[in-house]
Amino acid sequence: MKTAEIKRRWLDYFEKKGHTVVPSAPLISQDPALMFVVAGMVPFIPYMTGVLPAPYSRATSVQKCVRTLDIDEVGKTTRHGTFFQMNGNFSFGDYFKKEAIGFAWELLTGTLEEGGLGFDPERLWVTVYNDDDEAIGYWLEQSSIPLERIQRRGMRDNYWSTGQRGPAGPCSEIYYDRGPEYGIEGGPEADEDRYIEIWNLVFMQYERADGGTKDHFEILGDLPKKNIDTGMGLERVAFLLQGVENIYEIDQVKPLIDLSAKLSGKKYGALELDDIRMRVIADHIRSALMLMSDGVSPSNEGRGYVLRRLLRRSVRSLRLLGVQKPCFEELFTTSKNAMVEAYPDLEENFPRVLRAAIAEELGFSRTLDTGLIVLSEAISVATGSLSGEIAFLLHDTYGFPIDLTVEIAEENGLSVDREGFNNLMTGQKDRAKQDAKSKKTGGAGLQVYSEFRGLGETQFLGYDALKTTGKVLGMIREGDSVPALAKGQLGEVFLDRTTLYAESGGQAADAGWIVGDGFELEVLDVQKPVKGLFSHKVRVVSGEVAVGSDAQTIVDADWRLGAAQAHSATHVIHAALRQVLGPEALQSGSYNRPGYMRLDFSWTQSLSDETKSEIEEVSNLAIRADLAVSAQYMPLSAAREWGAIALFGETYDEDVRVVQVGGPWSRELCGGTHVMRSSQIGLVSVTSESSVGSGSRRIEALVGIDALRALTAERELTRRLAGSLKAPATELEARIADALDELKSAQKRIAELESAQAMQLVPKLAAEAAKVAGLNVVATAITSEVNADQLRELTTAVASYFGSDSVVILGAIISEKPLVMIASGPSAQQQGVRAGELAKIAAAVLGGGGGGKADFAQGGGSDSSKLAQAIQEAAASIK
RNA sequence: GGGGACUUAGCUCAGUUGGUAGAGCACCUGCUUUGCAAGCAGGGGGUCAGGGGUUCGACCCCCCUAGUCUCCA
Repeated sequence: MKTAEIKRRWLDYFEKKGHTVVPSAPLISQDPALMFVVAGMVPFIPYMTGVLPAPYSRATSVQKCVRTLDIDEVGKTTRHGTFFQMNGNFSFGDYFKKEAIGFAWELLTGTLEEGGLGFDPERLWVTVYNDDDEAIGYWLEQSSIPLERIQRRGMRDNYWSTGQRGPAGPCSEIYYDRGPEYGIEGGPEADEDRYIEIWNLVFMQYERADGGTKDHFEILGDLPKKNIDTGMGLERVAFLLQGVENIYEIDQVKPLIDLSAKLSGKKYGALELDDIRMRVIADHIRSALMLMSDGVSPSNEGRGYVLRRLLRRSVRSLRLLGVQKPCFEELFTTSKNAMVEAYPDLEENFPRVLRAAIAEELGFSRTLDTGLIVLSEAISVATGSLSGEIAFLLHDTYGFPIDLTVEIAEENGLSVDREGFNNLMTGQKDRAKQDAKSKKTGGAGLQVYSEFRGLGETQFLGYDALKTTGKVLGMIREGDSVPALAKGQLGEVFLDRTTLYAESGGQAADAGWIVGDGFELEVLDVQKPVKGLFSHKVRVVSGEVAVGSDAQTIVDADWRLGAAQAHSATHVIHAALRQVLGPEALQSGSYNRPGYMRLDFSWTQSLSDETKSEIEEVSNLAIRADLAVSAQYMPLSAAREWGAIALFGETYDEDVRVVQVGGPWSRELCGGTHVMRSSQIGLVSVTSESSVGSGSRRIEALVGIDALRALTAERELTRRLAGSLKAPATELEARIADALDELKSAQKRIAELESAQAMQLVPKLAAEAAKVAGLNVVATAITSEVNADQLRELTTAVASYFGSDSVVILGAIISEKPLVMIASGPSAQQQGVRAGELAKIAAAVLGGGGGGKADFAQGGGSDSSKLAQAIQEAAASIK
């Protein structure tokens, strides 16, 4: 049975049982503590913990997941994948243990004609938590599983929790027996390779406390509402139903193994080590494809780094298989074709994904090339083995994988100190962990908001009005709920309705006031700590505000105009970027406040000055065209059909707000405040374009009056320059170039003249030579104006005047400091006269230091009055 | 978020205990020669990423900043 068919049967079955079918959320997790969706229930967590009310009482999904914790097991076992799909059915305070068990049994063992999965009931086993006799009772009552095939297991295996205070409960797992050829008898307790876990039913009914360990923690009491959370690994079920040996051989993955075999010329199934490599490639390429399609791009931190590691491990495995040529294009195309039936979106995103994948493959092959140079250098000097330090340096600094180092070292008859490498590696990990620990800030503060969340969503009226009157529903001061705030105090205020925009979608919070009978509050910030709940951070300017008061929210109109201009400008720049660069230039983050905006977008190269100007031009033409800006609500699916840009990593409600500038020219999902027509933006001026890591660029611009002021400042600068150069602004460039040319040739001419002048001294100085030990020794201080270069030239010139048997010691005072240059000819050096030593003697007298080589040296100090003495002493040492 | 490395002529890169910044290619001029990376001679081209410090003196040592690469979280 094809994987897509299993998915379809799953969703059909639970839909028939009254569940709402929820589409898979993107792999990028909403929870900042999680990088990716790592389990099928992650998108439902807010409903399970009660932070948000569940919009349905029963739901089912097939959720994409990425988990890289066991990345080293990939390819080696039957069931570890970095990407997997989790089938789940969920109950929020609706059905519980009995029905969950009944559903699971019916779907698993139902015949194909009935819409079931057709598992042989004789081969299924079940585990339950130690004392969960209730679950055992339901199993015996609703299934044909005999008591002998039900095993009791402890907290570690059969008790679920998040690891901190929150919901918890026992679970019951269903296993499939692959038969005696896969391991020993005795059920899951004995052998988890023979008995494969396919479905986990979690009965969430208790609240647990913080602390404790995985197999021991305190239970605080019952949850107000019991929930069901189950997860069935789609890949595991697929491999069992397709009669293959592991999750890498299912229809969605196997084509990649076949392609790896073809590319490397190796046969799958011939050699275990090669098989593992092919499975690694298959697994990693598929994960990378899914991640990139959901908007992750390779980088050196966070999610992007996990992705990069997957891509690089694929290249590494390919190289180890003996594949040298680039082949991501083929691999990704193959993977996409195998997955597109289940995920039609893949097709649309594929050009962008492929582009990024190929760029990464190219980049990594460059990295490997430089690593190879360092490695071959190290190999050429190594004897017997390569040190752990070298292996670590290659890995850490040059990104050269350790396996490749080992492989290549072995080819050259060298071993590698793996232990030393691992020690350095754990050292690095410890450092990073230490740092993470010291920086960690608890996210426990959210608890206090749930009290206000129960009062319903804050109504936002700020799109149409700047003022409205509402009621104060609650307040927080220093983390605790309070009945009132007094003059001078800081706190958070919750209202039933507001016109003040809360920071979101990149737009900064509004500035404004909240006033009522006898009080005035200044709004410092507005946030939405919990979806739909506006928290106004305020300072009480006068009076006292109490819960229950009527209050008017007032937005600073000037601020709001600036904010609207900046946010609309962001949309305009985004559309201009895509018009100029192409649709791959997709926004990955933004920030805007009155007068300023910045936008991060996916792009690999820096933008040329011409491109920047073009983007600016297109943006300002759009402003000049006085395009209509509109916002309207529509179902998410309709917005998608319209081609509205939804940002990765954002969740949207079923009804979304689409903001357009000039109709289809710019169409984005957005909750921000905007101007009415593009001309109200006034002006945008791009101030910078920079990198925020590889694959991502940032463009910044000033907006409205701030843009004008910046341009005015530049005009003033030009005007002042023109004034001081006494040239019209249009001729500044040529004038400066001319002046620089002139300056340069004049300086050169001066240098030539000075040096010629200095050279005239050569015969005079030569005449002063004294014979010491058969050598021509010139030792004197120059009184005429020279610089260090000229003194040096002069010294060598006098030395070459005499040839081999000369010693020349010349000194001068240059920028108020004494400097001595010494040249010693070849025969003088043979007699033991070394320029470097003479320089040290002279410099010691001058109160400084000196040195050089045997043929030429220099020295200096700070005491100019001793220059003559220094030269004398140096000369006197010649014998 | 925490480490490591790199940044030198238009390009690719040397520069070792701190003492006159170099090579190859490219460019310009001349000669020679007329095709396959032509040869010979000569020449131009550098704020050694930016800023600060140590030193008589810094491409080199120390600190800060920026960009690029890379590992770990």
